[in-house]
Amino acid sequence: MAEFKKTAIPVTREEDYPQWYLEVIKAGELAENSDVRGCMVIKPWGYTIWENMQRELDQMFKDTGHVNAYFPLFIPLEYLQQEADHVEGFAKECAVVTHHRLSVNSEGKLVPDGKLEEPLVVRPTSETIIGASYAKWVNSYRDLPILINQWANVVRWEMRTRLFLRTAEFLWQEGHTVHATREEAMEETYKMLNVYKEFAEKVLALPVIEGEKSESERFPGAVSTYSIEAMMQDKKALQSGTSHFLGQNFAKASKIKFQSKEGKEEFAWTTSWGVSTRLIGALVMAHSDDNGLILPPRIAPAHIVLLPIYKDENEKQAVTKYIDGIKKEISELRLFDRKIVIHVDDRDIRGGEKNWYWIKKGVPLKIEVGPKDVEKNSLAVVKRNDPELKKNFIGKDEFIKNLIGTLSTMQDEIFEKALKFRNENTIEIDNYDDFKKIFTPKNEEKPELHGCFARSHWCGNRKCEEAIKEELKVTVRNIPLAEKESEGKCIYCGSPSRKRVIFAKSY
RNA sequence: CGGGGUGUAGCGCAGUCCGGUUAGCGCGUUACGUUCGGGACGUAAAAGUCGGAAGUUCGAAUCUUCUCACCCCGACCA
Repeated sequence: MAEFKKTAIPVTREEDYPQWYLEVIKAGELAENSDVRGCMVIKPWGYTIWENMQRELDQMFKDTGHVNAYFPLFIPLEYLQQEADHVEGFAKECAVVTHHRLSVNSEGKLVPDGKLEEPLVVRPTSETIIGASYAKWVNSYRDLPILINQWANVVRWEMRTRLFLRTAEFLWQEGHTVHATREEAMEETYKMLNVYKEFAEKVLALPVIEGEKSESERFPGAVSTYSIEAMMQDKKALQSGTSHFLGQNFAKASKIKFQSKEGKEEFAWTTSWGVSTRLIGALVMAHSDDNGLILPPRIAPAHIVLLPIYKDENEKQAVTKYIDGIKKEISELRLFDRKIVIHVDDRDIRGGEKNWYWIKKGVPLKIEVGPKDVEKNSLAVVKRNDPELKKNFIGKDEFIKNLIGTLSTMQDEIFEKALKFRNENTIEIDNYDDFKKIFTPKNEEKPELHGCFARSHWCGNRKCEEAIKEELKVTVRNIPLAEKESEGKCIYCGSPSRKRVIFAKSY
């Protein structure tokens, strides 16, 4: 039996990481570019991953007392105007609707017609439009808190786009809450950051670092921004979720006021928090290998793919009957409250091709079922996260008995592997020369995979951060909440510092 | 918005510098046959306004001018 020499993905991570990322998405049929600049088509396999994320997160939101609602796609220009920093942060990258009709000109071409009195902005985020509603809904302290989430699409007219990581239109959820006190809003901000951490680590098998963003990376208009940061296999950081404490900034802008118990009129305290389809990009870059996607069982569109093998009608009948039995037995099983999803690939294409198709799609368990298996009451099982992709012949009953355990173990293995990678590439650095060295590729022309998460001291001065960014394209990813205070000197200027932060290159 | 590049079949490309029969190649697609427990092979077939417009010419994918779109590198970013 010939060993496979080449990888399923035409480019390896070592050779060209960005290209590898695109090829994995293509091979896994997650998404593709559309004819609309910067906008992607999310294909069924990718969208099912998103649906699975939605289902898990939605439950977590509801378990923490939130409800869903929906607000308009269009925002009146004046709303966006209300918060100065917010304007500054978003004004440059918005799609604007200026007309409300199309007419046919003398050359037979469609042209915009019917100019709007006031242009409408396609939401880049919904603080302002939701704030307008909240202002009406909140009158008394008895109306608080408001804990609402919306699942929506937003548009940010980005200059450079990449599938899932940065697209002009993307899908996300945005939570917007209103509270009577600073403390309560702060608590909400941390609570949701934690929800994201738990979701990322338990469901996506993606280890993340919770922390506060530096001033320069803060959400426009927020008092403080917190993020979860994950390490990709090129050792770059990907901001995977954010939770913002907005103080009273947006409440003042939108006039969200209430009468307190004491009868005083006060501005409310608000938060917002979101994760997007970017998480799919995180999933791809954190776990996949040179043979394509590797999906953690809890998020995979299917847990198992069954490949029937037969040569003639007799064998087909026997194999089909055997498979139907397996499906029936497994239909009772649940992995974290989710039914086990089995896909039977009965397409009339070559076996080898079919094998690789599902490897590239990242299905956790691939099972070949042929006449020999029917005879022996066995199965040929391949675990996707096994680097060797070794075929194991297992008794059918034993397989089914252990199935939930097997999938849970795979989920843990995928997390542990990512965690190990991150730990190995997280380095305490106290010397700027070392810092510079690790973030500088040996080959400038075609940079090899380099860098790390550098745990270094930072004085908190924006100027040091900017200088480092300028020189090395490295930024403060966040200031970890778990990081204990320690005496040290700023990696750049040498001023006293009380805390280590995470420096890294990022997406 | 500054610098560079590319538009030829569904996808990836050759041909363009130096104009010349019916515009090719690989992959994919379709049909048939042989194969089939690790990415098969053979035969045949379908598929192209050469990004668009104007011009030069007996003749333009090829030369000229204009134009559109996209990609890469910067600045900006979930």
